[in-house]
Amino acid sequence: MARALLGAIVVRHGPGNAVRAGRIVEVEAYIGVADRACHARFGPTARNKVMFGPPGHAYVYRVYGMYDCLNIVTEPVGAPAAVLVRAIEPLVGLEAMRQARVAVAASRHRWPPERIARERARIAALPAERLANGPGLVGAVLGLDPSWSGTDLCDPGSPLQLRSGPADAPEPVLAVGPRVGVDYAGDPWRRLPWRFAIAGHPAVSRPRPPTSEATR
DNA sequence: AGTTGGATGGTCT
DNA sequence: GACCATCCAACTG
Repeated sequence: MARALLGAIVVRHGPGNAVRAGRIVEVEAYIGVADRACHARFGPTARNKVMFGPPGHAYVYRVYGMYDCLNIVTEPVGAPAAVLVRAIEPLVGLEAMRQARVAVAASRHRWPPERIARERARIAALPAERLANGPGLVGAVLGLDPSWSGTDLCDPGSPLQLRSGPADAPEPVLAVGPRVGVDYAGDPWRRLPWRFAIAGHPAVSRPRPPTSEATR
């Protein structure tokens, strides 16, 4: 499922008539209570319960007290698994995305007005491929927080939707590597090559995973 | 190019 | 009370 989700489109409707959309270019797979890197390893809790629910829903959690990360639940009820969206290529609503980045920075830090102004200028100068090239940044540009957990991504009326990419899109060459930031999980979990990206895409986060010859 | 430390608070033991 | 699916600035060389 992680491989299949590369190239899919995330669409955010609102607030108001605003629309933001991006193409998924990097993901990681987390599956089951046995996966020592997966939040489901504790069994169902208040935070992770939607992972145990039906597929096609969002699981959004906050890390380090600051960043909200978007996951897509992928397995049937009772089988906890999700794909972390690590990076998107912004396609629509870039100005709203920049604004959302500033709003997140201003709300998470205790910063004076001049520091916020400096951050606004820094974000305004970023190229599009640097707006959401990391999991915390994906949540920021889409204006998500943990209250979005449980959102049905397949409901056409939902403010957050997942859509197929263009049917005629070429099969991408993949870059594959171990998941980021899960050394605590121990072997073999921290080594498993469950991070997938579109090879060479400028919006892929650092460190860049090694390119694999295989396609999907 | 690569490394280090600070920000910041929910979550789980 | 320790840990954490992160990000960035500031440093080293």
